[in-house]
Amino acid sequence: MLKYLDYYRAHLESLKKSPHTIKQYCIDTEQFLNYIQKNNLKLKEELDSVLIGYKQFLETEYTQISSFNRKVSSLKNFLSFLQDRSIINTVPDDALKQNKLEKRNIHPLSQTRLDQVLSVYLNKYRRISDREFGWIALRNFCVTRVIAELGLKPIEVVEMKWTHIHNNEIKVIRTKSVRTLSLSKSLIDWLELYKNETKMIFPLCDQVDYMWLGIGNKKYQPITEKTIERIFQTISKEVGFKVTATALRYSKIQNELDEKVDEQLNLLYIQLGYARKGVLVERVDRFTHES
DNA sequence: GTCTCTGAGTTCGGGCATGG
DNA sequence: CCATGCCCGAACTCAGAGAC
Repeated sequence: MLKYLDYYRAHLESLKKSPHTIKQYCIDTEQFLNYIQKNNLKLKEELDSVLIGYKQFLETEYTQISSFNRKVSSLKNFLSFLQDRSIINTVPDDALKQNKLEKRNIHPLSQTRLDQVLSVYLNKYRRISDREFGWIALRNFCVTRVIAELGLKPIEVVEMKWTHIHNNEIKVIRTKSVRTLSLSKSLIDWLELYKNETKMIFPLCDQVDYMWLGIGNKKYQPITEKTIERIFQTISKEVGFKVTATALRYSKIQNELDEKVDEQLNLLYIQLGYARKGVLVERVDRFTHES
C-alpha cells in the first residue's frame, strides 16, 4: 500500500512542486494510507465508505478547520493521482468537500500582561552585570520591543538590517512587498544603545548588516526564527502564562484599531503587511474585547 | 465582489549537535 | 553548561487564482 506513496512523491517531484508542498502532501498521504492499513480497508472497492470514515477521523483529530481543510485538499490531490493511473475509478468530489471555516477568537494581551512581557528582558538587562549575558538581555528586550511596537512576524525580525533604517523609518522587506514603518523615539534610542553595545561584543559587527546577531556557535551570523521562539518560551516561563510572537503582533494590531477609525483600515492593512484588506478584516472580526 | 481551494510559507515543539 | 543552530513532523497562515 505504501508503495503508492513513493510513486506519488516521484509524481510531485516531476511536477516541480516546492519541497514544502511535497513534504506536506506526503505526510498527509502517508497518514491516509496508514489509516487504511490499520483498519484493514480496501482502497479500490470501498472508497466511498473509506472516505466517510476517514473524514470523520480527520474531524475528530483536527479541531482547526483550516488544518482539516488542508488535509482534505491534499487527499483530493492524491486521489486524482490514483484515478489518473486507474488505481481507483472515480474521485467522489462531493465526499471531499471542505468544511466551512468558523470564527475563532483571538485574545490579545491586556496592557498589564504586555507590560509584564516587555519587562522580562528589561529587568534582566538591568540586573545582569556579566557583559555577554547583559548584551543578550538587551538584544532580546529590543527584539520583543520591536515586535510589540511594529507588529512584525518573527521571519521579518530576523531579516532586519541596519541599512533598512533611515532616520525614524524602517523598511520591512518581504519577497513581494516593502512597507515603511515609523519608529518611536524611545525605540530608536534602544536600538542605538543596542548597536553600541553590540560593537563592544562584536568588534567586527560593522561588516554585518543584520541587526540581530547570535553569540553561540555561529558568531556574526543573524539569529533564526527559532531563537525568537525561544525568547518567547523564556518569557512565558517567567511571566507564568503563554505568550508568543504572534500574540504580541495581534495585540499591536488591536491597539492600532482602538486608535484608528474604520475607514483607515485601508492604510492599516498595508502597514501590517497583509496583501489584502480581507485578511485583516477577518482577523479583526475574531478579536474579543473581554481583556 | 466574495467565496473556495490550492500551493507555498511560517510557526511550534522537541530532540540532537556544536563551539565557546 | 549555555546559546543557538539544524532537523523533523505537524499545525497554522497566507496569497493567488478561479469559481460563483
